[in-house]
Amino acid sequence: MNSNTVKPVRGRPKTLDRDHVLDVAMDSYWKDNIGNLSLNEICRRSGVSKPGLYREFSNEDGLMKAVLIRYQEQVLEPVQQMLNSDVPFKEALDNLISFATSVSCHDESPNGCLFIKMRESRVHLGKETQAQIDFLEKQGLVFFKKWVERSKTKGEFSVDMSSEFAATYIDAQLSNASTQLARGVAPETVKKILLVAFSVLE
Amino acid sequence: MNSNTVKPVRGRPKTLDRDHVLDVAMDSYWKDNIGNLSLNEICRRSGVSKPGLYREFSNEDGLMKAVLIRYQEQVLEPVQQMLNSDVPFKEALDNLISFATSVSCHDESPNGCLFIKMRESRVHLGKETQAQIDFLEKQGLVFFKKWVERSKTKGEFSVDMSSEFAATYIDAQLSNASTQLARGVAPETVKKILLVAFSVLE
DNA sequence: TTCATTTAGTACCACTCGGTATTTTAATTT
DNA sequence: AAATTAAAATACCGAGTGGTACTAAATGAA
Repeated sequence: MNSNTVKPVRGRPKTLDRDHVLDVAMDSYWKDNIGNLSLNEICRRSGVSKPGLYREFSNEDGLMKAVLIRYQEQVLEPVQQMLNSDVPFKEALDNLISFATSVSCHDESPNGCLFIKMRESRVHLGKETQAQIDFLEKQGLVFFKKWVERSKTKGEFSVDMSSEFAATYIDAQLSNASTQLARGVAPETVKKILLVAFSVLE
Repeated sequence: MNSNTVKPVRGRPKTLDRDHVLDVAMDSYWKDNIGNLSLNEICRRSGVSKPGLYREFSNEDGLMKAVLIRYQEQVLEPVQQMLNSDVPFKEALDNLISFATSVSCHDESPNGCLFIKMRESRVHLGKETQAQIDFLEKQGLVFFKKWVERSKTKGEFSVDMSSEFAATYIDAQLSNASTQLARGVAPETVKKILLVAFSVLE
């Protein structure tokens, strides 16, 4: 999946590595708070000139949207696939907890889910990014809902609760976990909280 | 509690209204995201010159700390007093939910708890403010813990859960509620989530 | 009146921000 | 070789940031 679509046309050959810039930007937005990270800093970290970055992503909004799409593909999609598989409900729930509380190893800085972080600062982001956030949110809720519905038919989810609300509740608790991790709360603590919060679903 | 401590000494009489500035600043930090609100804007909104503000609060850090202290006195303290009273556990829990999900009426902009908002952006704030946040956090957890302990001796809290962890769990769920409200989630939804999350405590 | 004291506010500082006009450079086509 | 095309980067733009010299003004004390 090389994003430098094969197009050896005419002029000066392109040296800007789109994937590399996206990697750096994703990592940066992830670790630092989105609102406190400038384009200048991303240029500095990725070794790209500012006009180069603007040529590739139009503006800050475009970069953020691209980062968000990349995050969806690389991080969120595997989880959604897991939910789509035929793993028993309780096991899938455990997987979800493991995923949510697994700190991305490298570095000491705080973490959590980039999507949720961006969703929290939604108001201050560009329109394209906002639209992408809204899309991902809706999509995520649909995944959760379908998962719960399937689990109900399989008899693995028997609590008296609408699938719609169950999805909202799961989303809320995962968001909470992300926020706490970002704040620096110990992953084991977050895990225990999630376990208790999800115990109402069994 | 007039903060203009009676000191009619010598020089030019002070016209700066500390309480008014704090009111404006608290409101501003509360509604807008803290990180996106400048000192200049606060000066503009409160009708105070910048040097005037610096004379009163030293710097941005000092202002934020002062705002946080004011927020504790005006908003948090009443809740803590309620927890210290002899209200039955379940009733106190309901009060807590009502408090957490009551949007502060005026205006359409997002809300939530200012303390929790500041705690989430803790890393990017000044040292004084950070210290105040840490103090309030610790204090809050102690309140929750004592409340649970008292409820245990009264036989109103019988779940097998350490008071320490219960306090952490309650704090986490309230934080979650605040974050969701700030994001724009409907208060009724947030309330329902809190009800479910707290149902494990009964 | 004169002087010390304290506050008020204008006008500035260096710096960073998102974004761009402009020119240079490296390739292909004619 | 010359013309064309596209990407490179320097150097800039106006606006906004946190913070501060500095001067004017208002009071009580001498």
